[in-house]
Amino acid sequence: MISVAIVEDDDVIREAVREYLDSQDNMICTAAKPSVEHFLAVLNEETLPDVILMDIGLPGMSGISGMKLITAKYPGVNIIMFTVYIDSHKIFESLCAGASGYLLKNTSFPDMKQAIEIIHGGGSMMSPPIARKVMEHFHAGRKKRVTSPLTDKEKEIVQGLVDGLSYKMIAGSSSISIETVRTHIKNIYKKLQVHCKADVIRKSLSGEI
Amino acid sequence: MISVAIVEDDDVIREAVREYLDSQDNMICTAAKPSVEHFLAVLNEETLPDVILMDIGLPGMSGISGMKLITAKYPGVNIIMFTVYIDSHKIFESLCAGASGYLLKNTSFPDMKQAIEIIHGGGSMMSPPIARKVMEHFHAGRKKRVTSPLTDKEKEIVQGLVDGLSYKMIAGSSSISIETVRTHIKNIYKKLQVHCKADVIRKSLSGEI
DNA sequence: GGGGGTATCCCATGTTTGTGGTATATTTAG
DNA sequence: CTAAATATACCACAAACATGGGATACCCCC
Repeated sequence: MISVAIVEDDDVIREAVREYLDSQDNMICTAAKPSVEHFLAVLNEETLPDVILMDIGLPGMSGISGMKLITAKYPGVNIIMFTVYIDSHKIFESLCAGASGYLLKNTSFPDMKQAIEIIHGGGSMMSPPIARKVMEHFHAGRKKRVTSPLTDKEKEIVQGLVDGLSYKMIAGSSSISIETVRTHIKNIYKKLQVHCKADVIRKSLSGEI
Repeated sequence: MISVAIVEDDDVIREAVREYLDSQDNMICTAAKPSVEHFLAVLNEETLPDVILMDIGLPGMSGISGMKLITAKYPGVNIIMFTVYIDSHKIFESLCAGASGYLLKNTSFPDMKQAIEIIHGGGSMMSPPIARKVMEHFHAGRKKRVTSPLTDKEKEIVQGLVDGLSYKMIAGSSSISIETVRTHIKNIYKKLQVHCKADVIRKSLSGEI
């Protein structure tokens, strides 16, 4: 019997997963909490499950921070990150912080069950797109730079952001209006699927752009 | 229709895999050779398959060397290493040389078929024990920086900034008030002699902190 | 015991950023 | 040629940020 805990803020998903796992004859869901804080409140040596399914995008403490706390206290526990993010940074931060698996939320219930069984058996499981990212991390040698979706002007703006310039300073150094800078940045955010400067800087410095 | 090539010296395994794949209605086995040399002799733009199943322990040129030759000439091809080795060095050498997947020879035919489909679809697939090795590789990569002038709490805040979190989110994930976050950030700026988030993120990612 | 550093919290003010619009000229691709 | 993409520019509003204060409490060291 494999004991499993779920930390997921979406009530519908959490309860659906809980019901599915509980209906399996080799699994039991010992906890289903909407946040890391709620989960930590009931976690101790007695209640420690074999496997923890942890969302990343949680209210309050993030799933990654939560995992760091949990693995620091219980190094042997198996944690599966369970999320919508395919962002390289989040993946590698999770892996470095001790995750044993990384499943996307579009994973089917049977696949999820299989992942739990595999990880409980000492293996590891990643959704294929995640595995691909991990692979590509090793392929560092031959990268195609043609993958950038940004135009030259947009790349120029990004460089300004990376250099720590404000919109006003970018406008000055490119001799365009600050409003134009704002428009470019809106388009950049749309293309990169981000919502703040920090993400652009991180992606740029990590070679994702 | 996915075209697949097999490079495997064991006649029994090679022919069994070839027959199985050919019997699938969405796959065709375009080549089944006992060595890299035999395979290279028939490989060109015309015969290039979508996916190559490559053994590592081959007579003559090893599968890893063969893969390096093939990926150098055809960067887009998907190669799955197919072997008995769980040796870390062989795994990472394969991944670094451009493998898109890594299957153990005890993999069932249906799982192999699924792996080929996943990899052809842009994902990636590793047998669970391999994935575990890869995970552990990241777990080992936790390092500390001794030169940092920042306190642990301040580094925690910096990490939040790098992750693209707002002050509010950092406050939430660290369970402190947003005002405390602001105070910490004021102190961080003073210590690092900077005046905006962007500079902190850049310094952090470039290893200056 | 006092001083320095850390961690916590609050207020106020002005600036910057994020996001939703709209709009025009130019270039590029189909 | 028409449609799409690009580069330019503006408005408005809410949220987030940067910076200046001040305050309490803890701990360590001299």
